[in-house]
Amino acid sequence: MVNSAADEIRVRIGPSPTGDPHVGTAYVSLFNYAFSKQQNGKFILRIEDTDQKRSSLDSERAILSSLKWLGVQWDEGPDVGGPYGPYRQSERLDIYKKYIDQLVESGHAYWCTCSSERLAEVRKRQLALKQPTGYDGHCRELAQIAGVVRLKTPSEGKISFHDLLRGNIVIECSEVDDQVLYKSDGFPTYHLANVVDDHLMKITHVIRGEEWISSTPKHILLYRFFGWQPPQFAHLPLLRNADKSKVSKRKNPVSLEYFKEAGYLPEVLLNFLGLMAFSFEDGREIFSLPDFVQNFKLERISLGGPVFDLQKLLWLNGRYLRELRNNSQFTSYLQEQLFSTSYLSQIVNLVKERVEKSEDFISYADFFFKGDVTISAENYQIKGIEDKKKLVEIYETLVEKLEALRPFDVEGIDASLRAFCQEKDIKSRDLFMPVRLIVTGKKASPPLFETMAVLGKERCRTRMRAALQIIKTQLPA
RNA sequence: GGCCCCUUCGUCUAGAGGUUAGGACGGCAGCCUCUCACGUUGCAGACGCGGGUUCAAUUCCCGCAGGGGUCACCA
Repeated sequence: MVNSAADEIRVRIGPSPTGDPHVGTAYVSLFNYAFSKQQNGKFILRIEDTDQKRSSLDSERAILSSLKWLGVQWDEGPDVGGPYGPYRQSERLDIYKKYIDQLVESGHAYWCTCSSERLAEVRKRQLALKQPTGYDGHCRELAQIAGVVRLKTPSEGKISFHDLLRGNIVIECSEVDDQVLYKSDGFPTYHLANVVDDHLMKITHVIRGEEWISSTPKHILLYRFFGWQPPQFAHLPLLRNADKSKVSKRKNPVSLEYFKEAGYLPEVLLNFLGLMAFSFEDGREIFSLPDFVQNFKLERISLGGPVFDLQKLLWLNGRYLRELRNNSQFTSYLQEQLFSTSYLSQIVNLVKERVEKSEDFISYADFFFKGDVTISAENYQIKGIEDKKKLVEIYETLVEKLEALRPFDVEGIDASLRAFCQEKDIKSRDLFMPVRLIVTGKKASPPLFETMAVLGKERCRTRMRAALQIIKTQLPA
């Protein structure tokens, strides 16, 4: 079987480097990877950093490194290059500009100078009148070159596209907003960049999350206006929390770094993700990545949104550890996972002065190695905060603040925690002790910031979430 | 709320007109065992509702209900 270049399968994953590497990215990557590799196609990684404010190189590095850890290797990407680069959208600005100009010239898009205040007002009015919200077309016929560029959606007709998993999907043009394609900072929005890049990079199949279904008509319109052949679409069901909502970090661990830190094997996570929305014909539930690639079939994807159930993941990890690792492999696994020289030396640095004989190390440093360090809820009280709801809210805000911290280092934690005290009008010593108790389970520990930095973001956040759970269940309202 | 997507045990799923509706996680119980865990055996547990189509619907069609997504100068 020889594929000519023309019908080579090409798929892509387009993570946005705006935070921690997400388990959803891994899930979609896995399916894209399997689909392409099975057909000797190419799997492309494209960094979608068109949100200047939120994107960071740090986040990009973390995402690449997590995906590498998982082993879904891409053929083209910002780090490995390829024939259709650059693979970072922020480096393709001149390309998008060219196409935007073309769209404006052909009358399929227009410049819009409406202020955000006016937009908010229009929206408010529409809401009040129970009308569908969307841009009101104020600048549609104006000849100007300033502000943003919007898509000129036809006022009548239907747009339809075929989804490989769901069949035909039809949407009225009147339901499609005059979406912004080009922002006033000179960056494209997702919609424009994704269509232009998919075309230029010769993407044949767009396999992405279900959340994109409702914006696909805009993309179809763009393909039409450019005169391009759209790729095939397949929208995967979204991973869910236990309550069926879209998986989110407030209700679930979602960072790939968490799974790595917590001691899940990459092949287990991949195996588990492969169980989400997919099943082998022979019912097999334990399989390697090559197995998955070989047996993958779009038609076997089930469409109900799968709940990302940690219990089963845990069981699977146990099986791999028990069955697929002999004693010496297990030993070296522990050595690198838990007792690496670098981790150990950071801890030694913090506890050495307290130790009088070697075994003291264990009692001073146990919490660096443990999973759960929760203690009773009173320990998490903050002086002056009597109200339980208030307490919960404070910790929730704090976790979110720490989650956003990247890099998670001593300076950052220090600044972040102190700023937080200011904001919330809490004395630093009144906050630091309960936080210490949350992350270490002990009153006595090495200096808090250093300890947190060594523990790492994922352990800290997990422990804070666990503490929150304890507060919610144990403390009287 | 408008639009769109979805709907089999608590969870992940098999099933593609006729099955005692199967498996896995979790739960419960037995066995194994110095304990726990592992392992093993067994038990409980599902086709959302209402109409059609059909000799026959979990399976096909239509409604309803429920869940989800989306309505940004975020992706």
